[in-house]
Amino acid sequence: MTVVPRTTLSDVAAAAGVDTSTASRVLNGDTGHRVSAPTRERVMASAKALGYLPNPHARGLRTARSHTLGIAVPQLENPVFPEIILGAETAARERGYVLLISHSDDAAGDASHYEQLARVSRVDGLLVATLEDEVLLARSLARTTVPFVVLNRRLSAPGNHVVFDSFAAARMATDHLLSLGHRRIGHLAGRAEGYNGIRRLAGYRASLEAAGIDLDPALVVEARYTFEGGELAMRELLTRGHPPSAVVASTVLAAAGALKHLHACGIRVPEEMSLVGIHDVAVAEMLHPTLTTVRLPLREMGARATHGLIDLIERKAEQIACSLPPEGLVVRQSTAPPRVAEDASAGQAPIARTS
Amino acid sequence: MTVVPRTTLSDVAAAAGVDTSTASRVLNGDTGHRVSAPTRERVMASAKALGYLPNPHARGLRTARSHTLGIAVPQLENPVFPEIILGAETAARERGYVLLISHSDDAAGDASHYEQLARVSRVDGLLVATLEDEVLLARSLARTTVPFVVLNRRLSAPGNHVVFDSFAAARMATDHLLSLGHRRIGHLAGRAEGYNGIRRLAGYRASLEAAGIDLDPALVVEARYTFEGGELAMRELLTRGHPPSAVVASTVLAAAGALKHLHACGIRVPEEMSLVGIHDVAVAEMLHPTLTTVRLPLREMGARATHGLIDLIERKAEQIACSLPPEGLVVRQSTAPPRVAEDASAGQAPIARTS
DNA sequence: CTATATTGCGCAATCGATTGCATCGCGCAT
DNA sequence: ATGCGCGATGCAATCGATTGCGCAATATAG
Repeated sequence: MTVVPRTTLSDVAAAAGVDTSTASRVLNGDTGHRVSAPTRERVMASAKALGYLPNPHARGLRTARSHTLGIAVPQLENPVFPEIILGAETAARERGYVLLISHSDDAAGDASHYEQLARVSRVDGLLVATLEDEVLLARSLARTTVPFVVLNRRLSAPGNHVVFDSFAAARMATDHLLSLGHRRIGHLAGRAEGYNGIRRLAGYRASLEAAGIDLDPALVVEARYTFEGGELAMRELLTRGHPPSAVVASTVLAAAGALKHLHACGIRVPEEMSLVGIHDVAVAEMLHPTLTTVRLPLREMGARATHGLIDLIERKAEQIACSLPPEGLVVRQSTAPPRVAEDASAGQAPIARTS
Repeated sequence: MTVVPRTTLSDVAAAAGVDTSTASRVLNGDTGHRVSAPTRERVMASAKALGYLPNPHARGLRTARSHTLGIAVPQLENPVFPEIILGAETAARERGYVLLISHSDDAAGDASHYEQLARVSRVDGLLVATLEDEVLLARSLARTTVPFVVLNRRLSAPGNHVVFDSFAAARMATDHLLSLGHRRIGHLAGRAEGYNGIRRLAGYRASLEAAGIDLDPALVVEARYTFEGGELAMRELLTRGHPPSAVVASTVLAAAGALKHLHACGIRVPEEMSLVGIHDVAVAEMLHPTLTTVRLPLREMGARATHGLIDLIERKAEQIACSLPPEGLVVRQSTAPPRVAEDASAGQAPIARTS
């Protein structure tokens, strides 16, 4: 807590017997400005000897760069976000950046957040994992003065994003159930207007179509991406009569909620109903039965977005847009063939994993 | 993305027809320097009109303050940490600070982390929720030049910390089981040398003693605070023969792991074994059966530590040390009277909550 | 042997805000 | 009138690093 007199660039320069400008150029590997080898080494040596670390404020003032990234997340309590943050933090560190976290409780309308981060805290770029509402999101980002990358969402206007291939994920989940012999498969869908909601529904539908099954609208229920959302949606699904023998939940949290409701109703999983979730987070292992999931590369999403953002900042890239395919199916206990085989068809082998 | 020419203090000063020094003093509410009311208002008005926001780098350079706090967490994937971060982020924002997150994968030895945060990124203070090893922790923090508050851990050397009353928490959990009539109660303990491990064990022991029960060492198993740790510990406990009718797990994650093992062994909860966890996080609701827990004020811990740290930074406080009592017991489905009442004694009423 | 590149390095301005000290004008006491 | 006190404001240094430009010394060319 004692105030240690920090060693500054001029200390280093003095120790090396050069001007601060020379020292600065050496330390920054400034090309275009020639420095003789011996001088360079003297500077390097005294920098190391003195434990020199540049003052980020001074540097930031001069260069208008903070080497700080902001990440805006909704619901930190949803386990997918910590995973994404993990990936982002690691990538940022690799590139010499740090991560400023900003949590927005209210999912929407929190436009000031970005401004706050960008203007008040002077982040060099923004990772945006929040704001379901596309219009609000776009409007809010339009006011932003720094580069940004949107996670798991795509703007209709050209913009930078990293998304999962939600279509493929839902298709993979549904294919798995089909291959087990299920014919009547429900879907706890996301928001009908949401980016992922739309794709997942489409993937589910495509899978059924490929199997020659007509989609029964009664089997699709919209659910929020939360535990409670899954609970409610499953309840709704069951009240509709003629329930499915298997369900694709659009998210692990929703699957957990659905599972809870099934337990409450005394419906056995997987004997009476199979359940697949999308996103493979630790919770899947904790549920009973353990949950079969489609594994999506969460950390990689964080990392890719971060690298992309930094490329944008450092003008090494013009545009970031990528879609990450699911890593595979993790088969656990929550899926099994239907009790009364409705139409047992041969199945493809999923990527198995012991639970 | 267009470079918006930021309005600076001199813009404001010019607009108000005063010197930057005067503008600065007005905007900072500088006492001791008298400014006439009309001038003050002109400055305020033009600051607002121009949307002035101070440049944090310039300010930081001059004042050696960044209004940035660093938080170092291990395992972001443990749901208690997001909760703590949530509390911290909210509190920081309230006080005009932002939160820089730093994740240290390796639980120990990551001493450079703090230095990194403190020196490279120039945080004004550190929230430390990591490093189990007290010696390493102390050594690492000794090198730090900024104030810090340790979360959920106390240093033997005088230092700043915010902890949970782990003794009371474990006692509350054990008392609950006793009140249900259990007499043979196991404990999945934390690390025997760890701060919380010691207190929780003591609380468990005290509860038993108060009930006149001799502690059977065979019923105490050391577990890591993870899902796998709980699984292994429960396995170990069951191999020892004459198993307990109820178990106090030192953490929700360990409880979840224990529960999984019980399922795997076909032991029914709560009929054959009751289970209580410490920390009430969302996962408790997702398990089957839902988990009875002792609720600890996680967000409050984050908030208290943050407010304390800022007080330290702003010299509004000299020392921060507080212990947060558990908020209460959340009774869910995982606890019930033992099947064969071993010694049914009247129980106190716990804080009930419907699940 | 002189004119011209070229290399190696330092001078000084600059980024934007903060702050100690000087200054200026005015009222009031002597 | 002259001087003093004080309220109100401006001047200028400063924080630490970056960077355009200029200047000397050396190497190369003619």
